[in-house]
Amino acid sequence: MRLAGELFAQKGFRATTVREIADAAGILSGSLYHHFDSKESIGDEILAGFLNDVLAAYRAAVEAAGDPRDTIERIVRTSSHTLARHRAALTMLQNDWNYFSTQPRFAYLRKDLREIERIWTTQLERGKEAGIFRDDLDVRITYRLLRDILWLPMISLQAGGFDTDEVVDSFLRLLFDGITSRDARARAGRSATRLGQLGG
Amino acid sequence: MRLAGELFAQKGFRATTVREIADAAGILSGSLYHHFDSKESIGDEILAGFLNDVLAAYRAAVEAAGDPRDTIERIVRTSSHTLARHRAALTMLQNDWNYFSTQPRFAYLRKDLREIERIWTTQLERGKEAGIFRDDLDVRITYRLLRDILWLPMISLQAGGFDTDEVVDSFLRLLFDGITSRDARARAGRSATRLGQLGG
Amino acid sequence: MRLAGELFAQKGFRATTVREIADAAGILSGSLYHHFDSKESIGDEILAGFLNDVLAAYRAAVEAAGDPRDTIERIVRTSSHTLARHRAALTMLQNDWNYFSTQPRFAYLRKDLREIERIWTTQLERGKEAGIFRDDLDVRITYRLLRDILWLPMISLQAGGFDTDEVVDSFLRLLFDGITSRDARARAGRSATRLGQLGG
Amino acid sequence: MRLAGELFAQKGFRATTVREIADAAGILSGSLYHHFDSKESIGDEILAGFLNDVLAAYRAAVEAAGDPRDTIERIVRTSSHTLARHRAALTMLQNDWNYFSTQPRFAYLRKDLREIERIWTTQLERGKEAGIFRDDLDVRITYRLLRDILWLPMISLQAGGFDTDEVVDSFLRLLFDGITSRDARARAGRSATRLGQLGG
DNA sequence: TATGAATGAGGGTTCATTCAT
DNA sequence: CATGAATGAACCCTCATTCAT
Repeated sequence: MRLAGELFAQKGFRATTVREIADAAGILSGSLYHHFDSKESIGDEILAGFLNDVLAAYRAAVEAAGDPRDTIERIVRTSSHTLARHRAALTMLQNDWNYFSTQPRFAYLRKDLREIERIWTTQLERGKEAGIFRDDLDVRITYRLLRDILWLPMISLQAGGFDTDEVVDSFLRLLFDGITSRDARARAGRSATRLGQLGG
Repeated sequence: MRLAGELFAQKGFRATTVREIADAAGILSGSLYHHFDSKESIGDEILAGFLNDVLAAYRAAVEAAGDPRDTIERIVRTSSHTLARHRAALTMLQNDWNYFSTQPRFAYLRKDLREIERIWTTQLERGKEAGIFRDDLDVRITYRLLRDILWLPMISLQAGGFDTDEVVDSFLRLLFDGITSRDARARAGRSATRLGQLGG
Repeated sequence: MRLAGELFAQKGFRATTVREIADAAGILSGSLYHHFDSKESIGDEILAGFLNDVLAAYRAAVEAAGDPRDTIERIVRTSSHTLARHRAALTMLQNDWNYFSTQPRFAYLRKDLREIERIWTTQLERGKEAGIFRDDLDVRITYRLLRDILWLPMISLQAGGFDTDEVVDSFLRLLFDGITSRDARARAGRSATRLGQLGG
Repeated sequence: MRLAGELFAQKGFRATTVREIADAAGILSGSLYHHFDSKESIGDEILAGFLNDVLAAYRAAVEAAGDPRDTIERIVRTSSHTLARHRAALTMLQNDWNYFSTQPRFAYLRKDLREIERIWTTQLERGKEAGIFRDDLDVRITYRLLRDILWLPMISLQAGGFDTDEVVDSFLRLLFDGITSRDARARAGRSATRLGQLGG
C-alpha cells in the first residue's frame, strides 16, 4: 500500500507496473492479487483515503474557526499535515489526473474536488462581504490559484527538503500580504497603487 | 506536431499512442516515421521549443526592466502569452515530468529549469536588498511557490475558460498584495500582525 | 480465420491460446491483433457467419418447399452442407456453449437459436394439422430431439426442464416408428416409400 | 464432490476454479487439498463413477433381456435414470471432452466409450440377423445417432469421418420410419403396439 | 511519401498449487 | 483440518517500431 503509493508518486500510476510494486514488497506479481483486486483498486484506496482526510480536515476547520481569514488559515495549516501524510496521493492526482478523471471508477474524484472548491469559495465570498478580503477578488480564480499554490508546491517543496512550517508560513505570508514590503507598499499607496492600474 | 502536442497535453505523453497521433494526422502509424525518428523526438521538439521561448522571454524581461518588481511583472505578463502558446508543452511537463526527467535525452529540461530558477531568485534577492520585497522572504521557497502558482494554474484556468488578463491580474494582485483588504490590514497592523506570530 | 476456427473446434475456444493461433498462422501473437480486435471477435465472426448461413438456408427451405414434410427434408438436406462448411463453428457452439451463452457479446446466439426453434416447431405444427405427422407429436420436444440429432447436441434435454419420462417416450417413439403418421405411411406404402428411394 | 460436479456441469471443468469449488463448500481453496490431490482428481472421481454406473447398467440390461429390441429398450430406460443421477458428469464429458480426451489420466474414458459402443453395435447386429431391425441398418452410424440423441451429443458425426450422404440418409430413415422393420411393426400392430403403452 | 503487416517485449491479470502456521 | 499468503507459469492484449512494397 504505502510502497505502491510511493512508486505511483515517483513514476506515475500508469508507468508503475504491478511487477515493480510486487518487487518492492518482496513478493511476486501474482501474489499482489491476494491482497488487491487490481492495480486500479490500489490507486482507489490511496486516492479515496486522501480525499476523505482532506474533506474531514476542511469541515473541521470550517466548524472550529471564527472569521473566514481564520478558517482559511486553519485550512492551510491542517493541509500541510494532511498533504504530508498523503504526499503520494497528491502526486498521483497531479501526474495522472487525465487518466483518473476519465475512469468511471474514479468519478468520486471530481465530486470531492467540487466539494473542496465549494468550501474555499464560500469562505472567500464571506470574507469579501465582511470586508476582510479585497472586494475585487474573483473567488473562482482565486480558489484555483490558492489550491494549486497550496497543494502542488507543497509536494515538491517537501520533497525538496524544505521544512514544513517554513513553507506554510511563507505561503500564508504570501497569501495575506503578498511579497511587497511594508515600506514599498506605503510609498506606492501614497501616489497611486500600481496594482490599481492593472485592471485597466 | 501541433496535433501531437494537443494529444500529449490531453492524454499525457505516455498515454498517447503513435497510432492516435497518426489518426489525428490522417495517416497511418508507420508513415509518421518518415517525419520523426521516434515518439520521443516529437516530445523533444515540443518541449525544447517551449523552454527556448520561455527563456528568451525571461531574458528579454530582465534586460528591458528597471527594478526587480518591474522585472517580475514583465515576466508574469509575458509568461501568460508564452504559456498560452505552449499550453500543450506545459501540460506535458506537468503530467509526464517523472518520465522526461529520467530520460537522458531530456536532460536539458533540468538544465533549463535551473536557469529559470536562477532568474527568479536573482530578482527576488535584488528586490530584498533594495527594500522592495520583504526581507524575510525565502527566495527558493518563494520561487517555487511563484513558479507553480504561475505555471500550473495558468493551464487549468485557461482551459477552464477564464480570461487570460483576468487571471494575470488576479495573480499579480495576489502576488504583491495578498488577499487581505486594506482596511483589514490597517486594523491588524495597529496591534500586532498576526502573521508576525506565525513563524513562532 | 479458418485456422483459428479449426483450433477452436479441436481444443475448445477457451483452451485455445492466441499464441497457438498465431503459430498456426506463422506469425507472432501480437500480429494477430493487426487483423482482429480480440480473440472474442474471431469467435464472433465464426459463430455469426455460421448462424447467418443456417438461418438463410432454413428460410430458403421454408419458401421453396411445399408441405411440412418437404420443408423438413429440405432443411435436413441443406443442413448437411451448411454444417459441413461450418463444422468448426458447430463444435465451438457445442463445446463452449456455457462460455458463449454468458457473454453479452454473444447474446445473438440465443436469439438466433430461438428463431431456428420457431422454424422447426412451425413446420412440425403445420404437419400435425395437415395429418402428415402423428397428432400426438410434442413439437417442442421433437424439435429438440431432431435438432440435436441433426446438429450434434449442444444442450441437454433434461437440463432444458423437460420431464424425463416424456423425453424417453418421445425418443422411443421416434426411434421405433419415426414421426410419420400411420396414414401417411400407408399412403406412401401403396406406391413406393419415399424413404426407399433415399439410399439410392 | 457433488458441489464440484454441479459447478463443473454449470460452467465447464476448465472454467471452474478451485476457489469457486472451495467457496461452494464453505472452505478456502487451500483446504480443498486435504481432501483431493488435485482438481483433476475430482473430475476423475466424477467421470469414473459415471462410466462405471453406465457400464454396469448396460451389462445388466444385456443379461436380463431377451431379444435385442428388449435389450435396447432396457438400456434406454435405465440410461434415463443413470444419466439423471450423473447429469453433471455427462455435461462435463460433453463440454470438456477435448480436454479430457487428451489427458493421459483420462485415457479410460476412451476405453469405456469403446466398450459402450461395442454393446450397442452387438445388439443392433443381432437384431438385424434376427430380422427384428431393418437389414440395411448401418450399426455404427445408428449407434452414433442413438447414443447422441440419448446422451446429448458429445462427438460430431462428421468429425468421426462418416460420409455425409450416408449420415443424412440414415437420419431421414430413422426420422421417418424408425428402426423397426415393417414385419416387426406388422406383428406388433396386430396385438398392441408396445410403443402405445409407453405414454400410459 | 505512404502503406500495413509484422515484430517482440512487456503490460495487467488468473489460477492450480504449496506450505508454514 | 483449516488457513491464507505466496508462487510462477501462462493468459490476452498493447504498442513503439521496422520494413518490404
